[in-house]
Amino acid sequence: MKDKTPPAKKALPTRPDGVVTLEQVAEAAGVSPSTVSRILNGTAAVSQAKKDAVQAAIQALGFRPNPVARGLAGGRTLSVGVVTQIISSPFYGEALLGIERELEQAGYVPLFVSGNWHEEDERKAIETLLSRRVDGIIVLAGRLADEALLSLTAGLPTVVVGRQLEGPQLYSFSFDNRAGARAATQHLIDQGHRRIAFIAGDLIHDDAVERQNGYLDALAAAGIAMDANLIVQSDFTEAGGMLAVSRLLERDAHFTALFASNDQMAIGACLGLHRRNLRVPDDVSLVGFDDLIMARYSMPPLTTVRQSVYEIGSEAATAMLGLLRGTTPKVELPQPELVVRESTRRMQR
Amino acid sequence: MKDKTPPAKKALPTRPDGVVTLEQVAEAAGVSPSTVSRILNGTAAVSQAKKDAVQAAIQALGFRPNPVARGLAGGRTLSVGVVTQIISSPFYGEALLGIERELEQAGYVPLFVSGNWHEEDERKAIETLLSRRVDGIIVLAGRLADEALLSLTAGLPTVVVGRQLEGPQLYSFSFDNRAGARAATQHLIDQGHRRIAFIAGDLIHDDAVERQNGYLDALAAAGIAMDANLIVQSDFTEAGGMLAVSRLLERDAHFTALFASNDQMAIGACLGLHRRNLRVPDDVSLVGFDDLIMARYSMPPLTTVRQSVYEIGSEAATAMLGLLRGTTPKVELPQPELVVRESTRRMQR
DNA sequence: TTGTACGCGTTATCAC
DNA sequence: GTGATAACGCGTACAA
Repeated sequence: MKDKTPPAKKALPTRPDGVVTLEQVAEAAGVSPSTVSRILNGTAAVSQAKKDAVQAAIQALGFRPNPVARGLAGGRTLSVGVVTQIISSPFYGEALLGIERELEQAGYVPLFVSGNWHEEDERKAIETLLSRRVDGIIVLAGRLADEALLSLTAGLPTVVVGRQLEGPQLYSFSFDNRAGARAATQHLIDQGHRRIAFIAGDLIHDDAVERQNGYLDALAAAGIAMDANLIVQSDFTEAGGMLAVSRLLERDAHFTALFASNDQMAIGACLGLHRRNLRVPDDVSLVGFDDLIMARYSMPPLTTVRQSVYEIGSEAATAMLGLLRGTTPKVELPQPELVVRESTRRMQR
Repeated sequence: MKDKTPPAKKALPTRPDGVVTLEQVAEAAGVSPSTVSRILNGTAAVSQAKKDAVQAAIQALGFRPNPVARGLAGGRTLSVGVVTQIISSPFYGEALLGIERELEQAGYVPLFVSGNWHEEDERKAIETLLSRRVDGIIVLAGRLADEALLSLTAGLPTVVVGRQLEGPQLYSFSFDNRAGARAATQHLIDQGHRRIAFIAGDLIHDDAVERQNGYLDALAAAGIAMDANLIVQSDFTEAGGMLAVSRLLERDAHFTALFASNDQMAIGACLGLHRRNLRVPDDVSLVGFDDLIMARYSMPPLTTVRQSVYEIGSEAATAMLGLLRGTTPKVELPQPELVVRESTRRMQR
């Protein structure tokens, strides 16, 4: 026997901070906490009468389950981690919006962490997510080696975008970058261009490689010899695009058209050309990739390959929700589509 | 007496998923869990010998404290909520990056939720954060009424950016939008412009109002009568800026210069002008506000008012860390600075 | 179908 | 200084 007064029937006083617990709901509804939990999670069948009583109590008390406690109890945290590279990038921004909107509808919250295009940062980011007990992880591109990624996320539902990977509880999908790049290059060829320069992205990424392959495909199909002097590698940023143009021009590589692997580099390239008194599209036709909002509002409006980044995000989230439900996701991304605007024109003799 | 075999000394087997708990660390170091906790949090003095032993065990086992459990135990979750409006906006993106970087150094993780410029969404966003037991909330602008915000976040450390608010555990700061707008307008006046149109942002926001005030200030100081026909209200987006130009032109409002309340609207306006065969800066001088990356790479490069959005984010995070530590934050934002590029020029004839 | 009892990993409150 | 012990709020075997 203890000497202190043992609380015979804990009173469950309303907490000062207004937080309502499941236990209070149970008491108000005249059922046990487990019954409330079962109703909440649909874990087991419950009589309609109690269901109603509990629902009423939940409404009346304004109860909201505590995700932290759920997480600890071994259940889910209703949060999914999202490994992005740079959260401030216009590209990722749109994807994150798609992810957020989609997850929200299912009651999940995204946890965004940045990999900064850096392998070690990315590993730490994922470890952070793991320690936060996320229910799943969405990885957008990234630099982490396949094996490292697989072993880190082993057992956890994972969606990888922009890379082909196989694994249990793992779903990956990509946009058809190669076809898109082919279409972009083909468009320039159709306009009569033969000297078509190319700004590649960071070739560590499949995306960048595939876009370069698409460019080469189109050249080959048109019987145009590839000229290494016309290809320059960069880093997917505006500054990088501008720099790439400088390098191209310093090589005295003559070209009448330029295909940049993404819109940001295209925008940078446009400024770079302007600095050398080269006009778009009068002197150089320019094509980008992604169709970010900035492409629509650049001067001149940029011809580019449309890939709905927002949709990629929402599809990734949908796939994740599928994995979480135990169903096998199947993402059907729309085919790449060339959007012709005002940065390209027929070659003037 | 129970009939089942009572585990006399729970064996603490290594868990299959490789997760190491504080309890295991304690056992390995030959101390009690409480002691480990104390060392981790610096809650109380511990002998150097045990400190060393525990540190060694932590290293050896690769222990990482579980933030979820910490959160439940009434401690902190080491997460701070961030209420943004649209996560995909280039403006917010840069701020979020600043917040993320700063928080990360202190071991905190940001939880981003979007308010979508919608009062009800914003309220729900904050409630989501509360239920996630965040240690504090950073609010970037937003539409929620002051009182609603105050009562929702009562007691929780809160940092509000872009609004002046008073409250316990509450810190707010703003950029000097008025001075910035004044400088922008003054620049146009200095260039000889007299008919200066203005695109306002959504006047629900202090930011937008203050920028308009700065515009009016400068006009008044120069003895230029304000012409309501030259002012049009919009929504801070590219599309809105483009639309605003149409409205301005339909009014037959003649102007030689245009000041848009933010860079995004300026970029949209630029395209709108282009569509009407008006050249920047030859026919119309254009000034934006924010100095986003897009301003540097627009065509022509945009004259704008520099406010380091990244810095605003990191300062907000620093202020939050201060509140969390119990110190009173004091944010000193740099003064607004006009960045003259190529979208403005002296008025011709 | 429903309730009891315990555990999740940590911190806080006591005693020693 | 240090170690038991009791929460924290919920999920879930297990028993009824």
